[in-house]
Amino acid sequence: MVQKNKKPPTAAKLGAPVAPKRRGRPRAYEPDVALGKALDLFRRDGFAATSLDDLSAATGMNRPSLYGAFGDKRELYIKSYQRYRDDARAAMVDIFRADAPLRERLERIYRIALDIYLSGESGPRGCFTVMTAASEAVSDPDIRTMVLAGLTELDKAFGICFRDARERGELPEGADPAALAHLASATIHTIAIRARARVPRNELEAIVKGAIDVMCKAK
Amino acid sequence: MVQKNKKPPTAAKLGAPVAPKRRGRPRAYEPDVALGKALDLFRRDGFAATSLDDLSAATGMNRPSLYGAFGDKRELYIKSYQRYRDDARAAMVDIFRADAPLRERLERIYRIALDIYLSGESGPRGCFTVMTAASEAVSDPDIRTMVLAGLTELDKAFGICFRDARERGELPEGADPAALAHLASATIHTIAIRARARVPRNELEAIVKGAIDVMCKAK
DNA sequence: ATTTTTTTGTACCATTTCGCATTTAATTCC
DNA sequence: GGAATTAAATGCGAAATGGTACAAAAAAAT
Repeated sequence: MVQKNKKPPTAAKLGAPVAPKRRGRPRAYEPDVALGKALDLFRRDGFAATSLDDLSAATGMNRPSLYGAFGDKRELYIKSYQRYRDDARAAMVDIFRADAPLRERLERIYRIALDIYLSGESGPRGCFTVMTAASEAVSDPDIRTMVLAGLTELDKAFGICFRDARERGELPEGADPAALAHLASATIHTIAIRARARVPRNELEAIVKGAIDVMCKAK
Repeated sequence: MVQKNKKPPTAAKLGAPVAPKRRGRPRAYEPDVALGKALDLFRRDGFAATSLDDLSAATGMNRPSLYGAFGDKRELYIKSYQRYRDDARAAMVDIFRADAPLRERLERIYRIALDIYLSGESGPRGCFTVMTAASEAVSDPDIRTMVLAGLTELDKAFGICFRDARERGELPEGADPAALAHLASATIHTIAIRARARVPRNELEAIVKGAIDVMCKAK
């Protein structure tokens, strides 16, 4: 594989997204939006059911361009999954870090999660990790590693929330932050699955509310 | 489609599995075990990644026989899923009906679930519903119906457990059986996903234990 | 023994799939 | 303007895929 992204050393001054004056024919696509389209497809249909033709059509890139830009199908899948995780993390990290009461933090996290899982014109899209990556995880060690990282990252983020809350007295002394974090993650997982089965948003919200009530009163 | 299973009226006396003296060439396979093999494949690889050749090899039936016995690939997938649900239900129904303390019932249910999810020689197999059926559910209404039925069935079974427990005083009056049932289902879902990522059994058991602790003390 | 019925086994077909080789187009550097 | 560089576009090819037609085989019925 040839080194591609050697950015011209002159342009390294300001982080401005100024045109780097590349040398050959300009690309007819924007890698970021193309990757987004690929992500949508993989998320809806999974790895095996998404063909390169589908990806080509959705991104507007023909197959060789796809190949040149992202590598083979598996690499594209992995990059898509990476992108998904980055987006999801970006959407949640502020809330996890926010200095707000436990209940409010949970409510906001789940609202974001529902937004992610329920969006999509051709039906709710669910969660990439739960829907397709976990399936590939049995046979593909790299994907498995990413899935595991995602799962523990979520557990940890929730764990910090509950630990904070206990320290502030929002939870009883005997509360077990790790166990509650696992339950919070489990609630994420269950709504991802149910969303995929087209359970309507209000029902999912009811499930979330019930879960929050239990978790916030936990002794 | 031609009516196939008209059993000879004479043999209808005893439910004995006596040879029904069918007319033509005898089958070289047993439909039940063949369906079991197909189920294993679909569960491991999903719908799209499982080819008819794979199914043919695993069942020992050649493709035309497969087709004749179970219909096309989608029908075989649905029959496999049906079989999975029947097996899972059979494995749990006694425990759900048992007249035992809440904690014990939960422990037994989760032990069975872990057995189901973690078995399999080529890695843990996870849950058919969570791993592959939920993915197909967006685009296939029949599968979606089955998935929804499975989800609500589990919710209801857990719901009865918690209602019983509250009536017996094992739970505080204020406990919300429906919310707890959703959490119990969520715990099933989260261990199914984690199992697929090869989280070892003892970690899954720890997660289950923490969840049970919270659910059994819920106020 | 012959016919009938049911299943197996072989072979085939049209399509799709992934990947790549080659040519053509657009742009910068000299 | 011409060489160099980068990407797009076309299209090929080998393999795999879902499905089926058709003949051979094995059993019961006559």
